[in-house]
Amino acid sequence: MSSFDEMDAFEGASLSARAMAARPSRYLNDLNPAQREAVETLDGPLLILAGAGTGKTKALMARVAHLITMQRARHDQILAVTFTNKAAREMQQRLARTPFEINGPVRWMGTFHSISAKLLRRHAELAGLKSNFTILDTDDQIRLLKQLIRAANIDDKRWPARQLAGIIDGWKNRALTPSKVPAADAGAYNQRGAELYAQYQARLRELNAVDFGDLLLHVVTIFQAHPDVLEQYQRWFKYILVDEYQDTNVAQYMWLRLLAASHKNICCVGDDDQSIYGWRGAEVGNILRFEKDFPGAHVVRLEQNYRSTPHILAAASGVIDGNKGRLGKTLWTEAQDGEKVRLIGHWDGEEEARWIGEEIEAMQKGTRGMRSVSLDEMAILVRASHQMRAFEDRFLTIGLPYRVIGGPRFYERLEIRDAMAYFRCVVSPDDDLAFERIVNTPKRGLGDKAQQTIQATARANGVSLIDGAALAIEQGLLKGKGAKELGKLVVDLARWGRMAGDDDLTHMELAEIILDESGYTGMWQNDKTPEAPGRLENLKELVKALENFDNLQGFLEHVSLIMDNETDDGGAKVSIMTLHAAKGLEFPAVFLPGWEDGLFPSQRSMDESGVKGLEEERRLAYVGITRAEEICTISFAANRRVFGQWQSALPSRFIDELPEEHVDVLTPPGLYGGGYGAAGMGGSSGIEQRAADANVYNSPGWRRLQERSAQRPVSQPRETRNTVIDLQAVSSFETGERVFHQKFGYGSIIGIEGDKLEIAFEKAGTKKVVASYISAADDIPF
DNA sequence: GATCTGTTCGCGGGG
DNA sequence: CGAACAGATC
Repeated sequence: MSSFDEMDAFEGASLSARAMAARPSRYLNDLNPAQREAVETLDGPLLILAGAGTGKTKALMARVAHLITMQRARHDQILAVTFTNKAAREMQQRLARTPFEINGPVRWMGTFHSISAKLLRRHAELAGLKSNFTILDTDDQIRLLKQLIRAANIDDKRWPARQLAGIIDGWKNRALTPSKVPAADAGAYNQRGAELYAQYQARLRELNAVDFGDLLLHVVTIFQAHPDVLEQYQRWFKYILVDEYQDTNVAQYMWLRLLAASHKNICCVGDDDQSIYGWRGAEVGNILRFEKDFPGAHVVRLEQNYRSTPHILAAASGVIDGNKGRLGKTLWTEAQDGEKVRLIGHWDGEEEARWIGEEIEAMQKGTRGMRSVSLDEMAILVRASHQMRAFEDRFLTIGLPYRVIGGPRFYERLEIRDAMAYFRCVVSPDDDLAFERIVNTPKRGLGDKAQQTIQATARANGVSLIDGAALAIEQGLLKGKGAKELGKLVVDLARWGRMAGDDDLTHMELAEIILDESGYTGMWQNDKTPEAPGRLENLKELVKALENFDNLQGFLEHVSLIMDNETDDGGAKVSIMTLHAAKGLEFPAVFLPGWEDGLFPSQRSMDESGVKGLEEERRLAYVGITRAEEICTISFAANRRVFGQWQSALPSRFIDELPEEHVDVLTPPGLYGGGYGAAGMGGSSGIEQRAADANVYNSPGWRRLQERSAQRPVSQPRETRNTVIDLQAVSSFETGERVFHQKFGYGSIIGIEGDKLEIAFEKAGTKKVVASYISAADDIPF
């Protein structure tokens, strides 16, 4: 195995003198006793139960340093697995900052998926694949399933492809290949789930492609079927570290057990209270079972919290106490005082966003009676990504800089996906899905009929679509302009493929050649729509992004596994993200909006998984609160737009679980029944009692609210208020005026219709936008 | 074969 | 309300 030669080359290398000279004390000194125990217990199975904010990553990094210093393993013999890319990146950065010379990169540090991809490329043939296989994303997966579903004569309206994808993912998470699907699951997807799963796997193999689940599944299957391969890795990875162990699913668990089976030098860090990925197959049981699976396992508890104030910690504990069957940890802190968790109710989601926007500005200015807080130190954590929109809209209006983490991603844009489909066709010619995507983009005069002919020819000859297309032309099945254009495309793809091996050509140049010669760039240049310039801009960015990679293939792999866009102009911004994405992060000030029953806890979660689902939602609440260092603000709205329709909701049941003595209710009692925050809120929520507490009137929040009320009377009906605002917005603009829009840039007004302005933007073309998004050009809100 | 228009359905989270 | 899709129309 040539891949192993590379590894073996390291076998003889000795540790550098510098690494040997490093003294452990440098990184052990500032650890507390529990952390130190976690670091110094090097051999055998170790479970670190690390509560939120207890210095888990710090301990893990010290452990890596210690393993290397004590010469138990070299930097590249340590396998460090995380769950998310963010966690992996964080570790890499922390390790780089560790005051310790590690003598080389910890190469095997990454997510389960990225490490699996690396392993699978080395042994692809054992899974019936070629090493240049494509990693399909969810979109591709659904499209492929849809094709199979239609071929099987199933009505994909009644039995959506998404549903089947979910079922198959579930099986893969449990490490079940098609032949191992249990009889109990036979009824899945109208009795035909297992059958379609088998077809899907066969089709993936034909396409030389894998989906995310396959990355894990294939590796586990290979390890099971080829003990010799497994043994090589067991010997190579002398020590295994696993972060967020509570989130591992069955497949990942098997993956780890196989690798750790011989030496059992496995160290898992986790917190059962932060298990929030049950929906994708994570088994809290894995962490609860650790001591059984690895007899003689050492367990260390990290319980001293260095992150949050006592009030925040107490509030989080109060909520999580509602869960049964916890391993149980008692977080404590030496920190004193601090502000209570703040709670406020709003009339609707827009009001909530407006209030949070104002709060953020106040905190930034330091008018909150404390130091001024930078935008970088604030975050808004939502349950579902669609909640982000209200904040984006509001922040665009008031010109508050924000960044969305894990939101609509660069690599999911149409033009980027198209461009990457071209690259995929060049790198792996069997990738039919990519070919389908680009065969008639730009338009080559190949409609449904022509594409069906290509499909049929390919299938009849058992070849890929590209080869099928070539055959169809040869056999004269296609005629005219379409045939000519298609012939050119096929020849070009092959030619670009050869150029990929050309050393005189960088892959950036190749990418540009592909996009230009295919006519893809030209297509957007000729496009008159206002989006076109932006898309060309994005394509340029794409090519620029290639610089960081050795070749197109490496880039494609990165994209399919990472998919996030880290371009940032460096200015301070408020972060907006989901609660799931926030795990592992911390912020001085955290806002937790949308605490309404049905939204959070999510109705769907409770319907699907009952008490288990509710407990997972509760852990999510716990994760949310414990992200906060100094100020945690929870809010809820009585009314919210769902699918364009107004719906009212009760405050979240989790709000009742917040211990009263650690909460500061900002909603003034006088407003109850006044139509401001009362509608739809149950009297049993406990809010009223708390609000009636006399000290509420003296709280900073209450005073602030009074001040605000003076500026804008809260008793005024909402409709009136809105009308006033809209009129102000409209009346302040005139035709011909030069204005600015956060997204579209500068432009001038060419028409006014009610609250909508028609504006000719200098860069983005003519658009109709709502007046509230616009500011006068000389009044840019920054 | 491309483009336009109307209809439907959905928004839980990530690799 | 918006995206995705299907069918109708050019």
